[in-house]
Amino acid sequence: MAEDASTTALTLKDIAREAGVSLATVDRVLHNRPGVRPDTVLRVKEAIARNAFQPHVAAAELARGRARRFAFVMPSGPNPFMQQIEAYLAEMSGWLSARRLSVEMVATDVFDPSVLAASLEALSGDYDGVAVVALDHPSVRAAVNDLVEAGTKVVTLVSDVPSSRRHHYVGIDNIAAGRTAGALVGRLIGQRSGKVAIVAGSQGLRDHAERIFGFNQVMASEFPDLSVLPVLEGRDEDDRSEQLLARLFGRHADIVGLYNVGAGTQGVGKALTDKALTDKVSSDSGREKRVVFVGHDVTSLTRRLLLQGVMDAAISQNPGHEARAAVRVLLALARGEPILREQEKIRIDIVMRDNLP
Amino acid sequence: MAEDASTTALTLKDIAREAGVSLATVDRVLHNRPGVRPDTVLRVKEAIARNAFQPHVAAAELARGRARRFAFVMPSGPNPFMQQIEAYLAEMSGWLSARRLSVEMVATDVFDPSVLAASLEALSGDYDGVAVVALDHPSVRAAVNDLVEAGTKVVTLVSDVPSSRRHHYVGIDNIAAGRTAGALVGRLIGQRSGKVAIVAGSQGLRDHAERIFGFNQVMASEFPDLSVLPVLEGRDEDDRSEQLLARLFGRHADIVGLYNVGAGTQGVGKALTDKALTDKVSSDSGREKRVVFVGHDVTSLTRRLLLQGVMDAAISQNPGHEARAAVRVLLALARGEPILREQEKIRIDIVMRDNLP
DNA sequence: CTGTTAGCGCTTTCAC
DNA sequence: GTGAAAGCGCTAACAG
Repeated sequence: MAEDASTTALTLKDIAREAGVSLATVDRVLHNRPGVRPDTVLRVKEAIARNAFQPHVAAAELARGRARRFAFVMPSGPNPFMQQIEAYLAEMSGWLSARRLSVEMVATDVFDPSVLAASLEALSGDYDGVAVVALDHPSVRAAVNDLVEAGTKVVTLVSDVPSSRRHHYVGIDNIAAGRTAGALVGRLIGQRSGKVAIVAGSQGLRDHAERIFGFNQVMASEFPDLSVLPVLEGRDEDDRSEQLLARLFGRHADIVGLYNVGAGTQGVGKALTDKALTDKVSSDSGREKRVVFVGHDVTSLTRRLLLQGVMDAAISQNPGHEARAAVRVLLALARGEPILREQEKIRIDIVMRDNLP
Repeated sequence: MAEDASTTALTLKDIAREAGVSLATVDRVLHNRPGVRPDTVLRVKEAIARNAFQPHVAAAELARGRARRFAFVMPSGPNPFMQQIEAYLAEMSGWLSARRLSVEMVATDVFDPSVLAASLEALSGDYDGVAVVALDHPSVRAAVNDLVEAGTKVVTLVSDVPSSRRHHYVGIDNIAAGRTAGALVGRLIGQRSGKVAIVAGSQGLRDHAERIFGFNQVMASEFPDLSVLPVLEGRDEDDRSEQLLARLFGRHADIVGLYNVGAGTQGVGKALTDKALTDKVSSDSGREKRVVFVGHDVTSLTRRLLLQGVMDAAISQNPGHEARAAVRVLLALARGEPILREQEKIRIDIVMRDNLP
C-alpha cells in the first residue's frame, strides 16, 4: 500500500524512453492521433499501461494555450430555478477564469422546438461544449446530433433528450421524483382517506409527464384509500393555478393531499391558505383537516411556505450542483478525462422545514 | 456582457509591465511574500485589481513541481460509513494522480483522545494537509492546533472540533439532522399517540448528543401527543441494541416510533421485525400498528431495510460528497485558492425508498 | 529590495 | 512515420 515517496511521478519522457520512441510519438498515441505505425502504437500503449502512467493535467492544460469556451442554452423569461443555476455559474467565475474557461449564457425559447434547434445550430463551431435545457423533440434531437457530429461536447441539463447522441445528462430521474412525491403525500396523510389533487404545468412536458406517472404509480399501488383527481394544467402560471385549484376545492370537500408538479407555486399556496381560512383551520389546531402539500424545488417562495407550514415537503434537484456538474462534465469531456459518475449524479433531494439548505 | 474573444487572457508578465516591475516582484506580491517595498506592493496590487487578473492555476501547479500529500485519519475497525468514504477516495485515484496528489489513509482509534492526538502529532511536517474524523476533546484540539501551527492544512471530517483552529469542517449540522429525524418520525406517525424510543451509540459522543438534542426539541414543541422514552445506549453494537430494544418493547406496548441515532442498525432492525412477528402485523395489513423507524446513513443494510419497508427513512450525509469535498478543500487551502462554500457544504439528505441513490 | 533565468511536463509546429 | 525543439505561464533559485 505504501508508496515510495522519493520516486517522483513518471512523465511522458520516461514512457518515451521505455518504449524507445520520441515524446511526440507518445503524445500522438496518448490522443489516438493518426500517423503512427500499428506496432509502435502497441509498444507505446504497453509502456503506458505497464506504468499506469497518468499525464499531468496541469502541464497539458498549459501547453494547449487555447482557452475553452462553453455555452449554456437556457430558457428566456423569469424562472427562479433557472436563475439560480445562472447565479451559481456566476459564482464560479473566479474558478473558471483561473482555468481559462469561459461560459456564456444563451437565452432562448426552449419551449419552441424550432427556435431552440435554430439556437443550437447557430452555436456550431464556436464552442468546445454546450449545456442545454432541452425539449425532447425531433428537431432538437437533430440539432444536438449535429453539434456532436461537429465535435462539440453536449450535455443536456435538467431536461433530457435521451434519444439524442448527447454525451451526458445532468439532472434527475423524474419518474423517481414523482414516486418520491407520491410516497411523501401518502405517508404524510397518514390514516385519513380522501382525494388527492395534482397541478402540473402541462402534461406535454416530458419531465412533468414523467413525474405524474411516477406519482400515480405509487398512489395506485400503495395508497388504495386515496383517490387521485384528474390533473389540472396550470401552465406554470400563478393565477391560473390558483383559480383552477379554488374551483376544485369547491367541488370536492374531501381533498387531503396536493402535488404541485411544476411552477406556479405562489398561486397554489394562495389557494391553499384561502381554503384553510374558509375552513377555519390553523396549521396548529386542526392538523387532521390540513391538506398535505408537496411540490418541487427550493426557491425563496417554497422556502417561506415550508417554514410557514403551508408546504410539507419540496422535492428538489440542487441547482448549484447541477450548474457545477455541467461545467465539470463539459470540461472532463473536452479534456478527454473520465467523468466521476458518482460525483456528477444529481440526487432527488427531499427538503422539509428542518433540513432546508 | 460579451467579451472580446480575440484578446487572450492576461499573464503575470502583463501585470509586471503595467506596474513597471519584474515578474518575480509580481509573484511576491501575489503570494504576500516579504521583501517588497510597501509602495511597490500597492502599485502591483492596483494593477492586479484593475485588470481583475487571475493567475493560471495550471501554470502555477506545473511550476511548483512538488507533489502534494494529504493524510486521512480515520477510525480503525469496520464501520460501513467510513468504508464508503475510503472507497470513494479510492475511486478518485486517477483524478488524484493526474494532479500529482496523493492521499494516504491512517487508521487509528479515534475514540481514544490520547491515541488520536498522538497519531495527529506524528503526522506533523510530512503532509500538506490532513483530514481527520475528530473527537472533541482538549488533547485532540491541541494536536489539531499544533498541526495548523506547523503550516499543515487541517479539515475535520464528519465529526468536528469547533473550538480548534481547523481550517474547515466537512460534515453536517447534527442538531439539524436530529430535528429532521424528529419531524419525520412525528409526521409519519400521523394521528396516533404513544411512545417514541431512541437508541444511540453513546450520549458521550458529540454528534450523537447533538442529534438527540435536536430530536427532542422537535418532539417537545411539535408533537405533544408523543412521549419520548429515555435514551438506550447500544454502543453502536448490534446485539446490545437488539436486546435493549426487545426489553423495551416488552415493557411498553404502545411504542409507535423509533429513532436510531448511530450504528447498530442490524440489531435494531432485528428487534423490530421480531416485534412485528409477535404482534402478527405485516407491513401491508396493519400500517396503524407499525413502528415508524428512522435512522442514519445509507448502507447496504439500511438500503435493504428501506426497500423492505422496515425502515421508513434514513437521514444521510453523502459519503462520496464528503470524501471529495475534503480533498477539494484541502487542495484549495494548499493552493491558496478560495473555497466554493456552497459546493463543499454537506447537506442533510432524507432518503426514503423511492429516492434511494 | 528587485530582477534574471532556468525549468515544470506537456502540445505543437516543422523538419527529416 | 517519426523526432527535435520552441514555447505555454508560472515558481524558485540566485544575482545584484
